[in-house]
Amino acid sequence: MSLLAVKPRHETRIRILDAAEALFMQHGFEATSMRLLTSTAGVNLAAVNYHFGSKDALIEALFRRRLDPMNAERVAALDQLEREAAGAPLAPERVIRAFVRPGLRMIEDAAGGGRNFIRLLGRTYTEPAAPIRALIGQLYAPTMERFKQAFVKSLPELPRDELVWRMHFMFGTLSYTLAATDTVQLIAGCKPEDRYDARLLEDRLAAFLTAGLCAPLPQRRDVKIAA
Amino acid sequence: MSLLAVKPRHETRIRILDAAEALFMQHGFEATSMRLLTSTAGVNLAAVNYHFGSKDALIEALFRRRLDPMNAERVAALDQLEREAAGAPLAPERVIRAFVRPGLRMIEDAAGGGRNFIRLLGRTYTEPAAPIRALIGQLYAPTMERFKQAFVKSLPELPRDELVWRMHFMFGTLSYTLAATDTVQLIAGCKPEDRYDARLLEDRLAAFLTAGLCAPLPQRRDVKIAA
DNA sequence: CTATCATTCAAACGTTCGTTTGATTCCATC
DNA sequence: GATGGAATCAAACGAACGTTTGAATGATAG
Repeated sequence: MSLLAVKPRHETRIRILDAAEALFMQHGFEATSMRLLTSTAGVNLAAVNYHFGSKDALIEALFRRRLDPMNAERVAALDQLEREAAGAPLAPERVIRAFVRPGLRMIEDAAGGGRNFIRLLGRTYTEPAAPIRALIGQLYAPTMERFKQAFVKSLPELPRDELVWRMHFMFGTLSYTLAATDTVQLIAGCKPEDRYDARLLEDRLAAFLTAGLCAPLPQRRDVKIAA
Repeated sequence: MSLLAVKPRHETRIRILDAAEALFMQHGFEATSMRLLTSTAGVNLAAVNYHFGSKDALIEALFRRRLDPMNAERVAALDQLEREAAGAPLAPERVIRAFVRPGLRMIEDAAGGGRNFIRLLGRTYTEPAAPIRALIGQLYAPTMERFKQAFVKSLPELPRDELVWRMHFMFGTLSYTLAATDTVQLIAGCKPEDRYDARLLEDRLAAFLTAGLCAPLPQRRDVKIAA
């Protein structure tokens, strides 16, 4: 049968991708050697080059595997919201949740590699390597444009450049929250068990981000903090 | 003279630190080789190991050089605010600005390495390498505790764990904003010239963060985004 | 059974890494 | 001018890197 013939053909690929997610998350791209990666995945050293071509191509495949469905989910949620609203403006918080939720939901997927990936992704926005950032940007661009339009509709009175900055801030907050797994402890000893309860976290993020997005326009610089 | 004798002794150290800031920012720690680093600094290959001991020790020295004064500035601004207030509660925005301003001001220091450092720092909060994160956490801990106390006084009605999370979000927003130099363009074509006008940026950040910090407590999860 | 093709494997490729070495240069002090 | 310790230098160290190679393996189709 051709099914059985195809399946083991992709088995090795998946083992590599899963191991790469975990190791890249833990050590970063450069610090993860092919030898550690392939031995962790239980495959031959040459397997990565055979199946993906190079280490860089593996990284690209890794992001595409998770990012495309996640952004599709975001856009689908937004489409659904707008369909239900039937032309009426959406509350900003609902748009925010449509963007935040697919990312946070992946964190609950501890068994699958979703949790690993989402933390890796959060790290990658500030990745020094230019080609990786470019890839991420390219994969995100359409989704960003879509949500920007949605926010413009939800907050027609907000100046466009202010919206862009606030989206930037929101994106940053989410990225950092997903990536900085242990920095919460820096600020205070909080119970680690609810640290990544996605529902609680979504509520907290949504409250914070909605308030920030809808904040009054910034005052021009006359706030003194010290003499 | 002993002054002239000491000065050239540290000249090479400074050249190395400055070059390291620029290169680590551009390529990351691992991707910056000692050979590129020393040749950029115009010093001998062995100079780093001679003056700092190792590449890791250089990284630590690099962070200490900038981070200690910056956090001291933050705490000093906060002290000054509280002194002026004489016991009266501080407006949250002023506390936020006391924390944000020293970081943003460094961005205006394009001639010195401040701009390089601050972007490097933003990246480092999500650095995979554990010892580097540990170092940063250690250097930040006292400042964080200090500002936490200040926020508790400013917002006595905000539950403690909620405050911790919101500080986490705020810290993330700032870090990401400082680090992600080119991601703003991802969201929209904004004029690059005002992208890092520190005053404009502080006003925007202060408005966003203050609203987020003072947001109403999160609703418990009954917000529907899609069917 | 044989031919075929994708896949796996051990081994080695050349390169680059961070670090070390031992001689050399520099300069304040005696 | 001679001395001594700090600083610099060219050169080499062993180790680890990503990648390539060519033979061995396994299942499929004729």
